[in-house]
Amino acid sequence: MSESSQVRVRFAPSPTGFFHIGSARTALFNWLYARHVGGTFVLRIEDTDKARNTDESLRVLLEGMRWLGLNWDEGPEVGGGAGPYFQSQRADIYAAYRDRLLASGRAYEKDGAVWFRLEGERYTAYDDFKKSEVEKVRSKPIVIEDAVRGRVERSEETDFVIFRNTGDPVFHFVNVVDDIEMGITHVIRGEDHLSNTSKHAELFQAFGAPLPQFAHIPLILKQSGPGKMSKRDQGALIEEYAKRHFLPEAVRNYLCLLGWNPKDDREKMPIEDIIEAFDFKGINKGNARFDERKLSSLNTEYLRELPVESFAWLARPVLAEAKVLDEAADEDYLQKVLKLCQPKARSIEDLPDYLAYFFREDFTQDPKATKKIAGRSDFTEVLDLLVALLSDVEPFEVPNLEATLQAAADAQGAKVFSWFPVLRFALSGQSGGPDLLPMLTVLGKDRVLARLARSLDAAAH
RNA sequence: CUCCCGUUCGUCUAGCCAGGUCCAGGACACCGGGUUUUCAUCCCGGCGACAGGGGUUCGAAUCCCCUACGGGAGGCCA
Repeated sequence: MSESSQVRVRFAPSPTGFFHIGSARTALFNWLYARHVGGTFVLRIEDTDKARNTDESLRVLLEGMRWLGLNWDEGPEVGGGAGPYFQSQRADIYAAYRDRLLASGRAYEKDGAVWFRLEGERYTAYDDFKKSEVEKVRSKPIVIEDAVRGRVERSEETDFVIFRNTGDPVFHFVNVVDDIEMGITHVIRGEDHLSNTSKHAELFQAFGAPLPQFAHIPLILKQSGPGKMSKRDQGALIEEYAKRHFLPEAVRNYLCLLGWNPKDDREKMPIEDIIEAFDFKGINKGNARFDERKLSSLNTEYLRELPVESFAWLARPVLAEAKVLDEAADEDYLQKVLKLCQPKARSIEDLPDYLAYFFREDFTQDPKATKKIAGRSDFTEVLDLLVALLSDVEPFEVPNLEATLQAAADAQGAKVFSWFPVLRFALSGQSGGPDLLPMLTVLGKDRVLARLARSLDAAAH
């Protein structure tokens, strides 16, 4: 058997119809830790809010998890010995736990709801937040040894509801009951739950259950402006990155680096290496601001090193969808274009714009390039020259092209590089792009000469 | 209002626990130079931070205290 441990962690999302980037990272950190120690990663669905569309919401969630490669050992669709893994199916478990508290006097009914009873001296005081007199309790402080933050001490000071008057249990209660029932040993979650932990610890203690190891990870803040990222923020949802054809490995790698790092300056890392290096010591305390530019940069790196076949496999449907490719597109030609463009491409999402001119004659001309290049006084002169030179190149291959152009330039004491922008612009409408000479051979002699002629024609009018 | 957590370049961060090797290192972005016959490639360089104040110490980014700022929580939401 391979190494395994008794460690059990869980990711317990509430299906909302979105897979938020912060949730995704919480899932990721749990998964990483489980894989690092050879433990068990449980996926538990907190679907207690019946109002939400659970089928569709669950699908979004599971798809997002799979897209990021976060496989779970127990949970929906895979089962496990601690199920059911949907809170909506665990009502009798919650009722049994509630009754235990009722029986032991640690819970009582009031206003149709069930309240947890804190232990300690009671007094009433005006609460400036609730704007009313409140019964408070001098309870024994709860001390948590958080794996990320160290010792954190806090006390609950008011009894709290564990079952609503509707008969439904509340989050804090089901969360703790499920963690006990499912044998969760490590609770890795966002720092927004740190203050709730005293409440959870009270419940664990009331049930005579040992506290799990807590690890509160920093939050992800908006790219700009105050506060944590919310669903409404640009770039806050995992499904956006899938739709925009980011590579999941890149997104996952970037997420790993938000709040964790291996301390040795490695950034782009295979997931196996991250799993190996991942531990609580590497997790930061401070919140992190999401930066799409850095994500993009990582994504580009991953893109560049993809086998050309994979790159093509990813690119093809995107180009088809953008109508860059028509049904008559030649497969062999497409492969050549993609092979040429992959080393320079920044993203799959921008690929249609980047290489449309390979497939369409009605390509657009970049305004800046037009001004800079087509506005040159020698523009038509150079075009004339290029038509004359390139017409005679046979075969139309890089060495010949290079030799012909260089010879002509030498003969008239000109610089070859001064012609290149003109040539590229006439062929693509751009000032930049893939390597020019190979680009000529991919486009082919006929297409090249035709575009030069057309450009010349346009310049004459 | 109360409590909890945090604070190193614009951003992600290393260094802090075990004070000196840090006039603070890396990455993204930005700027400049070079290479490349072109380029959104590649290489080199630059810009740029220890929140502020006290203290401890021969010496503090590192330890202690205070302040400021940021974040979170305080629901019969999760």
